[in-house]
Amino acid sequence: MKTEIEQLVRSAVAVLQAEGVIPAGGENQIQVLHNKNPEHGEFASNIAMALAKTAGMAPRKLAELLVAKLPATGILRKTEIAGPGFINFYVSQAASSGIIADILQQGAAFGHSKKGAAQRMLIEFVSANPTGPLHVGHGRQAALGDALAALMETQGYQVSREFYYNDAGVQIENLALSVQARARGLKPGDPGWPEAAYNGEYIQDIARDFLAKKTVRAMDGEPVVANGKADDLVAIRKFAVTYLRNEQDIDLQKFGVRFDVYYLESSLYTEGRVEATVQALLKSGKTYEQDGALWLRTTEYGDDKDRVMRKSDGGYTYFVPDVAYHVTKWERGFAHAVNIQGTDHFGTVARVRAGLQALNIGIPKGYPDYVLHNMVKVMRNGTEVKISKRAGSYVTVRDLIDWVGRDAVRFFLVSRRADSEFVFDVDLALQQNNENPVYYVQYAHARICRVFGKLPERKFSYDKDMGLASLERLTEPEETELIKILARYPEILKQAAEGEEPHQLTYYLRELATNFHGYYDRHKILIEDPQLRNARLVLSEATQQIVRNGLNLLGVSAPEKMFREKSDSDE
RNA sequence: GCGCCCGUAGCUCAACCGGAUAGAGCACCGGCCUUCUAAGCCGGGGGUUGCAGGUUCGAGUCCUGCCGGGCGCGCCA
Repeated sequence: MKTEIEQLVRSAVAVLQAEGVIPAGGENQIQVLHNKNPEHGEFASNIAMALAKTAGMAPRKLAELLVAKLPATGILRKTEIAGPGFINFYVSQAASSGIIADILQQGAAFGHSKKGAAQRMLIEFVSANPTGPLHVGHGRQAALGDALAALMETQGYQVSREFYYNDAGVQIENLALSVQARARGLKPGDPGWPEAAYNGEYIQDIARDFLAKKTVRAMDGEPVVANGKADDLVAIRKFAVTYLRNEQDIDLQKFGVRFDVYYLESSLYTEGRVEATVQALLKSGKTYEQDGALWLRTTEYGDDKDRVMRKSDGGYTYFVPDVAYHVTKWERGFAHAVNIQGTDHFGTVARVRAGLQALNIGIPKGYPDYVLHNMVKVMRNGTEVKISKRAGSYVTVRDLIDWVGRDAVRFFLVSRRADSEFVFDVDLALQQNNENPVYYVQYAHARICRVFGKLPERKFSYDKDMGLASLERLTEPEETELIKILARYPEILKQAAEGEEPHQLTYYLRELATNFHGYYDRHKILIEDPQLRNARLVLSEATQQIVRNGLNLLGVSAPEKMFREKSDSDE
């Protein structure tokens, strides 16, 4: 609806320009926004103020001329000029009713846009190395990435969810050595325990299964049978990696996140992509040798300092496969690429982009896009649960899911802007009341289901057509407000997707739920008057649909029933 | 030290790429169940948007400088 009004303003501006009343230009300043104060109508445009200067006339005067040129339309009840020169738009009843009909008709697809025009985009997230269980930071990435992918899909993009991992580096070697030490009966701190070892308990689990000659398999791979030989480091490595990949798969599955592609770093070497990247960079003329190492002049592309590509010992730094990897994203046809990572990856942003620029193969300057998220602090029983990967005592995704359930974890982890530090309050997530935003929103859905479930008992039937035809009966303030909020859903999707800010959707859902709960409390839906009853049922169904759509995008279930649970204890 | 991000009610956070009177929740105070689930609702107090300047019709939002916090600055990955 907002874009429709924007179109009206646009054409009015065009008319004045064609008539020579105002000079050309300034169309990009056309902007329509929601009003906070309902007295000002639903929407307003500031265009008259923005163009007043170049037009050489007072804003209010210009506003009058613009209003006179607005095309006739059924969606507006009236327009008004107010304040320093705002044009206020009042939406008609018919337009509001149309929204409700659209929601019921389009269902899960309501509010979707085809603007992305099937452009392919890649979102890379989680990308945890198989050296341990997924921690809460990965959980935040999983929740953010999957929600963002779903949001981009609503905008018409064809999204590929990708998981990249290092299956051959130093860290994997440490993992193998750690498991081997455990298999030989050593514990952290014992003489002979490797210095860089992983100390978590899961290492012991892997060693135990390896010695027991168990079989493991990861989702996309062949089964791996352990031979139980503690001296066979190659076998241990393969077993441990597969074991942990399987663990991560299980976590992700529990979390409701699915990836389209798992990309192995090792394949960049075996397919010669790393070497090809080095050659291409050499050819670019932006490299030089110094102190026995090969450097790239990334400073020419905005990096702080030049980066080493090949160390004096002949090995490549991580930087090179990283660039090679992102080249594949581009070459695989992804015009947009988003990486979701922790802020500790900040250092790689400039150098990866610089590396891609140095190749000079047409990759845009800001490619790929990064969403960097801040740390997650976990609070439980009023105290912080410390996160420390090496010590092995960090909170895992599985811990969180076990404690509070998948729905709460997913909703909570996307409920804040990525760049804010997030305090995950386990105690709050466990509450089953209005203090817990997940339950609050879900309850709105369940409540509506409940109303429909009561129909037979009341001997009412739901006449949708009558309801749709009687929407003008919805005149209570709570009803018009609810319709307004529903009408905003498409814009919320657009904003959340384009701004890469899934949290917008959680705030919206909360607002929607709040308004429905208030409405429900003050007005009965199942009343005798058939027209009003059916109109209210139609409104309820539309609300239910939007709540469900929004929750689904976030990977959160929309339960039809919620039972009161007596137990007040856990653990 | 340099670069990026952040600073909004007592607490946790919003604020539609510059809009009209800065909004929610928690906490605090006071109300609402003979009703479609009170797992809910309604009302109230609470702010110099870190500080100081600047840009303009208009600034929490943009610019400059300080103060405070986070992250990054390896021939690590």
